[in-house]
Amino acid sequence: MNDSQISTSDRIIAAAEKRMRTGGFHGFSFREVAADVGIKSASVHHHFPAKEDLAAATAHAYAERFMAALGDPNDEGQNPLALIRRYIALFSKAQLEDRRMCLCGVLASEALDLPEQVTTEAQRFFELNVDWLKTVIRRTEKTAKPRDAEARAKQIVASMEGAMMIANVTGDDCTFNQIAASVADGFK
Amino acid sequence: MNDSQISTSDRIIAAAEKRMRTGGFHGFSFREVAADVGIKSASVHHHFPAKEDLAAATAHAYAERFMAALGDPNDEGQNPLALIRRYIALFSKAQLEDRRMCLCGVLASEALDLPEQVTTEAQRFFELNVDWLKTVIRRTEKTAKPRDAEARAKQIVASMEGAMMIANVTGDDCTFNQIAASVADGFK
DNA sequence: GTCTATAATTTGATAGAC
DNA sequence: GTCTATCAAATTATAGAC
Repeated sequence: MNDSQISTSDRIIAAAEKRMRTGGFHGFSFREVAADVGIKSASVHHHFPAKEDLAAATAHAYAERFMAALGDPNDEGQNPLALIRRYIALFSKAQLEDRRMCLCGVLASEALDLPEQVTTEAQRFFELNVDWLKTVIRRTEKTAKPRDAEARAKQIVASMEGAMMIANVTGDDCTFNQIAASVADGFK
Repeated sequence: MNDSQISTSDRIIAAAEKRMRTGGFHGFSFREVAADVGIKSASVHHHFPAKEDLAAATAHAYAERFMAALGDPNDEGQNPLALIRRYIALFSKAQLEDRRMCLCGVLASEALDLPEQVTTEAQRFFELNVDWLKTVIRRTEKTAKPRDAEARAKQIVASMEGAMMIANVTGDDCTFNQIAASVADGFK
């Protein structure tokens, strides 16, 4: 239950996530992350040889955690509309509790200037998001064409990422909540 | 008509825009911008003393150009639905022609780690966008409450910024076009 | 307005002791 | 696995000549 049970690797990743969600890949350094964890930068290099290794591992862990929180989109015990609300709520939590941008959103914004490994992890986050939503949406509209479900899924992801981006720059929760509500209303 | 008519300041701003739309504020250097323009970094400092001055001026010019391309939202000669389509088309142009992220979108994503001046310019871009769309939307629905027009405006901005973000990381124009089409369909 | 030169700092990364 | 020490390169920024 205490900190000593969390591995150093995981504490490094947690610190890197916080830093990257603030300033992006180019906005943090090994020394800063090391200081956050309470070790030296050489020790960070021991766990993650290069900066791109740390960033890719952090993005991967972020995506895994996100998808785990979403759960199974085919869970028969869950109303598909409740699952859509859960999706929106997960972004709301990331914004209102962490008060930081979506990690893969920041990385996506600077994707053209990122090491390939890192871009790949960010891409995967969006693919997983769209696939999860597509599956849920098809459950709400059995007759819908797959292409329509995909288009709707993509629009939801885009709306939520854009909402976080705007909330991040304005610091205004009200705007975020308005957009989140609009997205949810689309499924009433 | 030739390059010599464009001031050095403007060429520096153009280079900085390209660089920042690729790697963000922390992803470019004075030396890179100077090399793009064909001068030395000390000369860039002559025009823009500090990095934040250059970034803020670049974001400001970007927002001005964007709003100028949108035109007057109250122009009686323009159908409000055509204006909404123009708004979407402007993002499409930024994505499909420039093949780069929206400058103020990247800056918004890393806003928490930006000099105040720069954040302020990015905020202004979003305020101007929402105000322009709000005005146009109220023309399409004379009876609508102001708050509903604002909520719809914010959702459009969020959707388009999110669409650019996803297109930027996936390199996939199809997804961008799908989302843009969905946004446009919301006004048919 | 542009240049050379350079200061001062930070950065990613490595070698090798413990 | 963590540390000290260090490197080579890059970074923002300034001083002063032309």
